[in-house]
Amino acid sequence: MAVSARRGAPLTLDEIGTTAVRLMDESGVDGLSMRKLAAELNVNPMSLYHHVESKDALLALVCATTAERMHVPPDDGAPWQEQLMALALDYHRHAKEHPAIWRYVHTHPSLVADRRLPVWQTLYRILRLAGVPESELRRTSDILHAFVSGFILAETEGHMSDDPEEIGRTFDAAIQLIIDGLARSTS
Amino acid sequence: MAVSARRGAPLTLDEIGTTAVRLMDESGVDGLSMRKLAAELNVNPMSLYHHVESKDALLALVCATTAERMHVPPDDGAPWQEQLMALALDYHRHAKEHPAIWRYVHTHPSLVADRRLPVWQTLYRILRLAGVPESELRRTSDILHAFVSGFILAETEGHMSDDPEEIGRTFDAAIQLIIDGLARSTS
DNA sequence: TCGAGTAGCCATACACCGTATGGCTGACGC
DNA sequence: GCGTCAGCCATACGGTGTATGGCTACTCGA
Repeated sequence: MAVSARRGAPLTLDEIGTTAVRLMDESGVDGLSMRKLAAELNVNPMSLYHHVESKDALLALVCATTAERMHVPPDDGAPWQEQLMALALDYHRHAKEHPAIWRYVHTHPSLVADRRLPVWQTLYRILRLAGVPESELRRTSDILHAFVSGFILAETEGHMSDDPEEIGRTFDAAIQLIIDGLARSTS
Repeated sequence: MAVSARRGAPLTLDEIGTTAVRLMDESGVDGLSMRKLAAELNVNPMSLYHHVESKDALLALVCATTAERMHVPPDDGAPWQEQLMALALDYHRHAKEHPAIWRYVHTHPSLVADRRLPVWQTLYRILRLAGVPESELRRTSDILHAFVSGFILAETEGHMSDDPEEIGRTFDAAIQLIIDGLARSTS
């Protein structure tokens, strides 16, 4: 099996993914290159290609696992407005913890297109609760996600206020606006 | 003045900007490199740096001029809901004409932060018409822009439907949702 | 026990990128 | 006539993703 000369153990996909996430968290998209990642793992750059097809595939892996691990609020029986707000806040928090990764996700939304992801499942549940008909679920969820995407992008890019509290208020106002719009169009 | 050996006339910023826009329109962000741009202009790559400080500056120039040239609907006295929809549609159309550029804009929103741009001026006017108080103009406009950003990003990334008409309907639905939300929160 | 196959790793090389550095040329003001 | 300087360019550096091909050490069938 020819384990790396510079390491005891063989590489694993998991280790690659975890390190890639760390690099992106630490120093942004530019902080993640095949060469830097390899250096971090004490391995030759080309060794990575035995576990990952390309850099795009690596990034897809990173995004998918990050999306999968996101915490989503459980169904606590609260009104849909509150649950939607809670989900949005969880999403927002998670995005702020991994800004570079979510920045990439938001510019490549098809990477989280998988409707079986917890986020989508939860969103669907809440939208059903809000009275959105089955045929409109896909569209409505796309709209909501597009919105939150845009917001977080603008925020991580520094286009919003400098004051985190102010940003929080704006986010609340935004979600509230969406909720109001939803309430009107489903009533 | 040492005009280029391979060209008759000296370079102009305008020519650089125009060609850069064309390259991005034709072949995306990757289609625009300092070297390709120079080749297109029959010039040495380093010559560009006498007109533009860096590639980032070049992209900022491209985005700014594109944003400035966007068509915005005139004040026709219609209700604010109609005017807002018209503005959104203009924005959407413009974005579809220059997908790569707007993709870049939406991932670097501070590039169009200048509130004197026609888009912002028009948006402010419409929001005032809708009864948004002066102190909320900045926040509300940020929210709207964030939303449209996210939508267009998702669309150009292929995350939405394949059918352009369906996308159009979704966009309408989205703006309508925003309008409903606005109407409720300002009444 | 031996040979083939193969998973894992790596060295080298290629084409591309942005741009720092420094030098050439020719127009201009004095 | 001469200095200054805008405009242009050749070269080079360090970075990128990845194609190619070869090495090693393990597993497995005979």
